[in-house]
This record gives sequence, C-alpha cells and structure tokens, in this order.
Amino acid sequence: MQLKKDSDPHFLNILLSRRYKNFIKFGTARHMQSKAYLFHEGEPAQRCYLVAKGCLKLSKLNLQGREVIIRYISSGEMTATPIVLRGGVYPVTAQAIKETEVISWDRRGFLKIAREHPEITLDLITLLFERMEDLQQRYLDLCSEQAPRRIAKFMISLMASTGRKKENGIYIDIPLSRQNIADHIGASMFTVSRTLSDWEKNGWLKSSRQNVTITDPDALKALVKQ
Amino acid sequence: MQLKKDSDPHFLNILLSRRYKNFIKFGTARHMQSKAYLFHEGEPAQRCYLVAKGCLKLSKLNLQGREVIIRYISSGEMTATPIVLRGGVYPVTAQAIKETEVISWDRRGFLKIAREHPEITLDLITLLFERMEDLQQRYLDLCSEQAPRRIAKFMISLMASTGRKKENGIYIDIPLSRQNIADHIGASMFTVSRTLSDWEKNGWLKSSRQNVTITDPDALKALVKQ
DNA sequence: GCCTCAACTTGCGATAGCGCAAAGACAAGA
DNA sequence: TCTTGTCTTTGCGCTATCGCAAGTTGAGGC
Repeated sequence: MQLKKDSDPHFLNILLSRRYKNFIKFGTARHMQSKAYLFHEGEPAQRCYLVAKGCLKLSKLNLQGREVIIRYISSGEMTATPIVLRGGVYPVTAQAIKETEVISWDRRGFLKIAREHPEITLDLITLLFERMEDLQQRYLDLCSEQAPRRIAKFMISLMASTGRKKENGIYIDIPLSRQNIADHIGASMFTVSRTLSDWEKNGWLKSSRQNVTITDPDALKALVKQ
Repeated sequence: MQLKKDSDPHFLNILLSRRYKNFIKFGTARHMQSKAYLFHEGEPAQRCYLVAKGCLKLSKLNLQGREVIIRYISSGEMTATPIVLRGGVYPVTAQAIKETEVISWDRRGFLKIAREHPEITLDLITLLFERMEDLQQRYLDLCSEQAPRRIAKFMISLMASTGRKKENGIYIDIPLSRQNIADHIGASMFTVSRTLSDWEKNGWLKSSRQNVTITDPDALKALVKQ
C-alpha cells in the first residue's frame, strides 16, 4: 500500500506514526474511478474509510433533489468512522471526484484496532469535534454572510486543503465546477459564476472549466476580514 | 442533587443508570438565573456541563455582531464535553434562557469517570455524531429550503424536545422570541413574524410574546413533507 | 393602576439572489 | 477535423426576503 505524503496530513500522520502502526495493515484497499460512488445516503453503514489518494465529495439531497455538498474529504482524511462504530445508515453520499484510493475497515476491524490503541477514541472525538466546529462556522456564515464572502471563505479553505503553488498563483487541485461551489456554499450556480467573473476582472483569480487558480489570495482574505 | 426526569432523557438516563452511577457525585452543581452566561465563545474551555434543569442557548457571533443560535441544550443534555477533553477554547457562547441548574466537571474529573467507565467514550462519539447529523440536516435546509419550511422544521423539533401537552395544543416550554427563531433558522425577525402571523390566521398555532403553542402539528408536518 | 420598555406587527420600498434562456467555450471522442 | 455534450457566461425579469419606520401590545416594576 503506497500512501502519498504531500497532502493535509492530519489523520494520515497519526496513522503512519508508530502509534497506530498496525492500523493500515488490517484495512482493505480499493481503487476508484473518478465519479464512482463509495456509498449512498441511507445505506447501512458497513465500512469506514481513509482516503489514501484522491478526494471524496460528501453530499446530501433534499426532497426536491437539490444536492448540497457537506464537505470534501481529501487525501489523509477519514470518513464514516462514528457511524460505523454506532451502527446505522450513512447520513451522506460519498463520491470520488478524481481517481481515488481508499482503505476501509468494518466495525469489527476498527474495534480491534481501537482495543489495541485506546487513545484512538480520543483522537476520534477530537477529529469529529473539529468537523463540528467547521460546520458550525459555516452555518454561521450561511446565516449571516452574503454569497461573495461565503465563496471567498470556501476558496481560502480550499487553498489550505488542496492548494498547490504554481508559477501564476495557487491552483486548487480538485475538479471544481461553478455548480459544485454553489452546492457547497448555498447559492445558485449563476451567482457563483457572476462573482468569479468579477474577481477574474479584478485579477484576483483565473478560472476555466472546473478549475480555479487564485492569483491574489490577499484580496480574498481582505474581502473576508472587513 | 435533585434531577428532573420529565424531559428529554437521552444523556440523563445514561447518567442515572447504574452504568455511570459515580458520574454525578464527582460533579459540581451550579444554579443560574435566567439570562446568565455560563461561558463565552473564545474563553479557555475549563469545564463541561450537564443541564439538570432549565435550558441553555448556544450561539455564535459573526464579525458584524449578528447572533446565530447553534442549538438549545435542554434538561438531560450535555455540552462542551469534547472541547474539554481536547483542550482549547469554547466555540460558542452558552446562556441560560430560564432558571437553570447545571452540573460540571473539569477535564481531570471527567477523565477519572472515563477511566472507570470506558464505554463512556463511545457514548460521547455517538452523541457528538448525532449533533453533527442534526447540524448537517439544518445546513442542507438552510441551503435549499425557504424560510417558512425552516421555521416549521424548527417548531417540530421544539415540540419533540421541549413540548408540553396542554388542553389547547402543544406548548413550547422555553422563552422563544421571534428574534430567537430568526437567529436559529437564518432569517430576519420580520420574516418570522409575518410567517407566524399567517399560521395563526390559519389556526395552526397561537403565540404571544416569547411563547408559542402549536394547535395543529399535522399542518406543520404536512408543510414540511410536501 | 399606571408607566415603561421590550417584543411584536405590518406597510412599503429596496435588493440580493434566483431561474430561465440563449449564446459561447472547451474537452473528449469519433 | 468535426461533433457532441457539458460547463460557463450574461442579459433580463421576478420573487423571497430584508430592513426601516411607525404603530401596537403586553408583562413587570413602581
């Protein structure tokens, strides 16, 4: 099993450390094509996953079929752990948005590791809580900020999680359509398109289909701060 | 320590069961007046709390000072546990909205119990995950539903958590202003006021200052479903 | 019983953002 | 190279919601 080390290392580093050295070898690897589904909202939660390479999109649908993107899970991050421990159904749908490799454990396998490494439960609480804090902040933003600022905040977080330095700016290294942005921040695709067009005219970023390069991160940060 | 047993018993029941029988006696009781603050967003998280009686309001402020209510913690529920375990600052502000009694533990006290009852960490993960699922659903609603449906969903959840059967309907047993509703569902106070007025004309509920009685729960449920 | 203040209502104009439509741009496959 | 389908842009009218203002109501304190 080959693991990339060049991405957000939060959980991956923990796993690769001596502390959890037996973790990965009990897991099952799986390779996924772009756009393949890993699990669907409402299915019984059998397995939890670590993304070793690539990126997952976690989303929910409302009654009318509108998709809302809850979060992206990129290389080194885990998903579905708590629901596998507790038992129940997946609350979101997970789809690969590029070629992706995951390692998975079922409840029994995960509990085996947890018994060997009791500290892992505290790590899990911490991880879950960090996601909770992130979602609370985004809930606040959705309640109280206008679309452009929500877009800017999202871009800033993407720079941190998947940004790659290039000669002309910071490239967001996932396929990211206007619709995806809209579905994540709670706006229409048209509003997102107009906003990015404006920013491109300002020279703050460049973008073509499904990709964005931020050329002036400070401009976005200033927009969010003021 | 006297504990009410007539409210949402989720965590309280766990605590009162033999399983965690030593839990409460290591805690510190505190009585709070209505509107008193328990902790503020950004303060170092020293203690975690169980609400024994009354109700707490958890909220955040944005840069412009707009308040957003993340959730209510009613009798029998806990708050701030993960952040006390991990260490850091409170991500929200907690304020009593009626006369309230809480029991609290510091990190050391909580860990002592957790060592005696290792199962408690799994319960914590479960609890945290349930709140996460709830927030994800509300994030979805905020992204994709209009204000009246968000208000209806909130009313339905309040009926479950704090509703009391009265002769003329189900009374929401917390002080709940139009502004509170607005701050929770992400709308303006005026939109909430207009919506409730409409519903009152329809005979779906009665309300006066800071209180609501739902007289036709099925009408609200139908509004949400369709 | 009156006063005061906060909560609530409601009309009205303003506006952010929606959603359609039609055109344009690009990538991938034939 | 051409075609096709998907993604993107942008004009335009529309609507949900906002935010102000001015008035009303009601509970608690004096």
